[in-house]
Formats: sequence, C-alpha cells, structure tokens
Amino acid sequence: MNNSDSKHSSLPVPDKGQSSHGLNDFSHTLPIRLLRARHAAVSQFQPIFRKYNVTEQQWRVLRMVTSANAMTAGELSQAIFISMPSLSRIMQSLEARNLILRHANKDDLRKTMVSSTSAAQAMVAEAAIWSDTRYSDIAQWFGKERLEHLQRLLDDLVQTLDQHQ
Amino acid sequence: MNNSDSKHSSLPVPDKGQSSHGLNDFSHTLPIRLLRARHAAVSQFQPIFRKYNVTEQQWRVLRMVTSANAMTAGELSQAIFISMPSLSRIMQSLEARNLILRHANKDDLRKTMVSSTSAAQAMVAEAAIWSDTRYSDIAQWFGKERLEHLQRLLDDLVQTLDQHQ
DNA sequence: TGCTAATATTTAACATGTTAATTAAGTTGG
DNA sequence: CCAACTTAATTAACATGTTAAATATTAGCA
Repeated sequence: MNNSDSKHSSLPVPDKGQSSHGLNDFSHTLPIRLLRARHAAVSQFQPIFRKYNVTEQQWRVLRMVTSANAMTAGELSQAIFISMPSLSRIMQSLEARNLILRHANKDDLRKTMVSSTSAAQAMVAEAAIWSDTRYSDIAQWFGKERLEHLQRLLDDLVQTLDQHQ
Repeated sequence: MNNSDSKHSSLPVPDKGQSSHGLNDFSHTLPIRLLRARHAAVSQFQPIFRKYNVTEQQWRVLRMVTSANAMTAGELSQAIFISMPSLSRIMQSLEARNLILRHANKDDLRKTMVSSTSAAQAMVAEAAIWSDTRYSDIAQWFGKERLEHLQRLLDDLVQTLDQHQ
C-alpha cells in the first residue's frame, strides 16, 4: 500500500468514554455537511412548496419544464438531477393534476416530450418572484462573492470526483 | 438542440446579465449543486456499501454508533442527520441483523440507548481503513486547503441560513 | 396528589431514492 | 430483411424522506 502517515491530523484517535454526547468527528464528514447545507438551502423555499402544495422535487420539475420550451424526459432528468424512475412517478402525479403534458416525440417514439400547462406557467410565474427574492436574500446574507466561490468549489468537486470515478 | 432563451415575460427580469450569480439558470441552482456534490461524494464510498451489503444511511448509523460509546437515538439522529422516523426503521433493520443493540435508559425510560455489536465493530474497523484512504484521496485530488475551505463555507452557509430561518 | 404540558420514540401514510427487470422503439451488421 | 444490440421510458421491490398522529414517559405546577 502507501504511506502510513496519511491519517487526518485533526482527527483524534478514537477514545471511547469521552464523547458521550458531544458530536464526534464522523458527524462532520463531507457527505453529511453537504446534506445539512442542502437541507438548509431547500428549507428556505418551503413556503412555496406549502403554498402550492407541491414537493420540492415536483417544484423542480415544474420550474424546469416551464423555463424551457419543451424537453424530453431524459433531458429533464439530467437537468434537475432526478432519476428516471422517480421522474416517471412524479410526472404521473403532475399530469394527473394538469400541470404538465406528455406526448411522444414524432421523430423518435421512444422519447417523451414534457411541457407545462398554462396552469403550471401561471403558478411558476407567480412563485418565481418570491423564489428569486429568496435567492437574492441568500446572496446578500452570505455574501455574493462567497456564494459564487462556494458554487464554484462545488462544481469543481463534482468534476474532480467524477474524473476519479 | 436550440439554445434560444425562453424566459417568462411576467418575471421581473430587467435584461440579460442580471443573473450574475448564475442562480437563474435553474439547472444550476444552489440546492441542485449541493445535491450533485453530495451524490458524487457518497458514490466514492459505494464499494464499502456493496461489500458489506448496507445502505449509505445504515453505514452512517453503524460508523457513528461504533465510534461512540453509547448514545441515545435522538443524539444519533442529530449527529448523522437522519430523522427519527427514518432512524427508527433503520435501527429495526440493523438490530435484526445483529449489528446494533437497543435498550432503555435506566434514568429515563423514554430514551433508547443504541450501541454496536462486536460484529458491527469488526465490520467498521475493517471498512474504516478503506474509508479513511478514500477521504485522503479526495483531499489530495481536490487539494487539502480547498477541501477545508469548502467545508468551512458549507458550515457557514448552514449557520447563515439557520439564522434567517 | 393529580392534571397538564413537554419530551422521546414509534407508527402510519405517502412521496422519493435506488437498483434491477421490463417494454417498446430505434440502430446496426450480416 | 432480420436478429442482436442499444436506447428511452416505465414498472417493480424495497429503503429512505417527510409530515402528522399515536404512545409512553417525564417534568411542572396548582
């Protein structure tokens, strides 16, 4: 293998009996930090989800489909990072509520074109004002440059990890 | 595919270039970026989950419980950011596999003390080597300072958003 | 003491995440 | 032309996320 000095210097040797209730190092791993941050960010928009009785994922679908002309289910899946099986169920729900439409692509019958109804467009147009304001608030609270830096680091991390996958 | 802009005229959008944060490109919002990053990070440890036939969440429970002496279910829930209802189900599963033990706290019968079995301790001890190596790899690939900076920004973001909640 | 509120955990119901299998349609090479 | 492969989407099965309700226990207080 490789060097034996690759341990984290800030990580104390597991010593049972001390951290009876204090948060151990494991509660601050990168995945958990990312999870916490995402939770905090999403919760900022909770009023929208409540007001329109949609889940965060449904809102992602509606906002994306509304902001685009028309896209395939696969494109939508990649854009908003929802797997095809999940998206399939979500689209069923939204179609039943008359918020989206699905129809086959004439050039390739395997593909499903997804579009938003006027009801969804009205909903998103109204909520987007509130949403954009929240984004501006976050940028102001956290600092515009810091937020941009954070987002750049996140994108770079994804790229780095994908390269070594 | 065309790249024509299809924005809503009803949105308060003065003109192009106002989305200096990139926040209005909906497939690159902060929540989606955080989701992507978390997915990429977690997938680095997928071999562990496969090898020991546990989910990521089960692994979080096992690693946390093993690194601590004994903690209540509530403390565990907060430490690894899994809600009590989810944790309750996960603990049932892990208890059935003889990986954790649950018993009532003598001083407060409402509380459940969670501890790891020797089987879980052996499993985690073995896997932790691999896991620590992966963390070191990530730090090396991405840069130790940048990774620390990213984690600091994530924590600060959570603190900022929580303050304005 | 006894009533009420608060706390810790579980359960229920439904939506989503994840992996694998399935279905349908397009593509390729013989 | 067609069998084998590939792609796009759905379905299935099970685990988790989320909210609300239920249970059990403890704490507070008149």
